Amino acid sequence: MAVAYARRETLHGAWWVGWTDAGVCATALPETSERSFAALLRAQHGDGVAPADAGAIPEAVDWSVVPDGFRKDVLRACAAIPAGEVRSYGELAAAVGKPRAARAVGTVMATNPLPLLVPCHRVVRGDGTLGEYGAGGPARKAAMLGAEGVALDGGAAAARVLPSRA
DNA sequence: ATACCGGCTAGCC
DNA sequence: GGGCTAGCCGGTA
Repeated sequence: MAVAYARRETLHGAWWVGWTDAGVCATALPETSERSFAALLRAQHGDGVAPADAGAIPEAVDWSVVPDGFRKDVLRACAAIPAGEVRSYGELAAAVGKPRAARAVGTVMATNPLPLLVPCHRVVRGDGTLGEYGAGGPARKAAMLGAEGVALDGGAAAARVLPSRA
């Protein structure tokens, strides 16, 4: 299947997006070189990788890039977090039916194949502190959340917007 | 099987 | 609040 890619202008910069007829299958940070992003797509789908018009980027995500199981469940649950809100690792764990798997959720976030599209930056610690961010570190996480309107109090998200604690 | 590692948490000082 | 510690769980070697 042919793979197309383009830079998409977003609130957080011009991220790379790769896709096929099945949907978006990869994303990468703005500072990623075109060369390495294309290489990633080739590794994932083989040859037939070519630049295309950003206007052709599909809405849908190609979830087939993630094998069924805990990982996919967590990623999909994360994808459902609206911009401007945050959830804790534990909440995400509970959302997929494994309330004690917060740690494992962190591992999934750390290996998110679709950063930005699967908004792993919206997942913070239970106490509101931001926690880590693989695709650019905590500073970038803070910047992204700030851009999305999440109130940040010092190094923490002031509100978790949903269930929350007192 | 088994051991170790990590974007975590809850409980205790 | 801060700094432990011991549990936790799914990957991966």
